[in-house]
Amino acid sequence: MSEQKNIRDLKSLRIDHDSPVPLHLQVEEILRDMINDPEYQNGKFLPKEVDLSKRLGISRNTVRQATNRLVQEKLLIRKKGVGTKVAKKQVETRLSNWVSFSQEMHAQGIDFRNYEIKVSQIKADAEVAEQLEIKEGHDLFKLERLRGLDNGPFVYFISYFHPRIGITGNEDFERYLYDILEDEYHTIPVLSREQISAILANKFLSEKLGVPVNSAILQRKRVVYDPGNRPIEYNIGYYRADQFTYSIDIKR
Amino acid sequence: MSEQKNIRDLKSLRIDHDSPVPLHLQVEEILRDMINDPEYQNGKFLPKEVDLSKRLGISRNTVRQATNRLVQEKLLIRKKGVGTKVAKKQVETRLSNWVSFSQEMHAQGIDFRNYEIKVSQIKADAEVAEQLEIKEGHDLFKLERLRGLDNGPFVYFISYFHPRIGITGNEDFERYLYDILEDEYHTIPVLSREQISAILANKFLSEKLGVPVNSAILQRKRVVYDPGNRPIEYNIGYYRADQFTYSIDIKR
DNA sequence: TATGTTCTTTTGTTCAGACATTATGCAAAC
DNA sequence: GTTTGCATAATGTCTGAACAAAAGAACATA
Repeated sequence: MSEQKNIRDLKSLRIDHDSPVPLHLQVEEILRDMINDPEYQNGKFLPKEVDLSKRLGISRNTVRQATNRLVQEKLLIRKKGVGTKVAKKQVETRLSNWVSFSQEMHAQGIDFRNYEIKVSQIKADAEVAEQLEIKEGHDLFKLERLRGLDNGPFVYFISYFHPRIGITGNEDFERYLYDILEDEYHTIPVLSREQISAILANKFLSEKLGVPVNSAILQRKRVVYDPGNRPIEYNIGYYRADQFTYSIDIKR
Repeated sequence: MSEQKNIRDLKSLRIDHDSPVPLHLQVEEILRDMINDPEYQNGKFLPKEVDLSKRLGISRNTVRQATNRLVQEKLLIRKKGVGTKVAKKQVETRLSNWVSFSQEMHAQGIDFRNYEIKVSQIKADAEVAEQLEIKEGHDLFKLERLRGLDNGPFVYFISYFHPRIGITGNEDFERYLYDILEDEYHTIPVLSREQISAILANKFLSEKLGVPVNSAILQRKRVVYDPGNRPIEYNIGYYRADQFTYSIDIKR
């Protein structure tokens, strides 16, 4: 180690010894800022404990008091004899916060592409009618999208929109779907009721997703609800199981 | 305070200064025992820090090092000028969110059966070690269960328990797993980090679950964490996709 | 009685330093 | 070339001590 060029960070650090806020809490704040600093997120080691304590004019113990908590929160990783750095950010589909596919991908720094987009007006069949809580045969819009990365599509989405929303079919479906709903239709999704299962690829899916017939496919059906518990969208996604895993954190 | 009748507890306390296990961890164990003691659960104050450190022959700081963690886990409550006691166990929330398989089934009024139960002691491979945050090769208990309804098994579970829990292999695994953990090991699961994917049945799974090879299988891997964000259990479940759908509500 | 005031108890904060343990790189030995 | 061992650097553990701050009890006063 020893290399510690850009002291810029360190020089600007200040601790208020007269503040009623305990020193270790002030240090914690400083460390949290560092954790948010892209530089440290890129794997650079934090200033070592001795340096930090010297620079801040406090004891090493106090620095450790702060780092201990952050380590326990798994924001930092310490390694004896090596140093301390920011823990790799866990992929954030999680924290029970759900977003659209595009946002999920975007959050992970992954560039997705739309391989096909198709909008059509159809009549609700029994399944769709049940999920959207409308009568069978009701007119509504169906959106089909084949999406994936540069190396090819890996998910086929089908969305059915509740007629109440007033989709016209002329929306720019390259945008984030839920942004469109919020911005243009003042429809805020607050609940997603999901059902996930495994199926085998039929001919249609195998062609769309570029996998052999009878490959493993993760099927995700979900109904998205607004704050009044009214269904907004019924969405079915077929994912190539070799390229996609559904991740979620469940707290109690 | 000062009243400290049943020193019975304190007298029997011992710390091994020559053990390779750090003192603060030994203290933590002692404190966890106290937390399990009904006496302390009833609101009695723990021995005060000074007494405890004197009795154990270690410094007050070391005692605090241990208590700090337990406080952060919300197992203990400290109050300046008053004392430290065991936090009231909260029993709420468990309703909606996640529960064990047995409880899920039970809640739906479905009777499940165990078709096979097998406990073995193994060494952690790379995957298990990573998930449980331990070193590869560490000894731990593996629990395998084939479970289902009267018409046959539909899920094959494999559980790996973190060595810290202290599973003996003699537990009654017919009971609710998480009840065992809570009642007997004072381990409270509060977070489940799940990864769901689709795979094809191999020979082993096809035989266990009674489906043809290459049938669709829903694979669910999850790590269950305690309030201190420490992994408790790594669990892998293989579900017959024709008989099981993973359902979840996601709120935002 | 109600309200301050002071004292005691207990946890909270902070320090400076010693030594242990682990990882790494480099040099010497094989 | 590979291993071994040593020096170095970083975090891990632990100590003993001092003073601060909050809660509660005891006491005094209006």
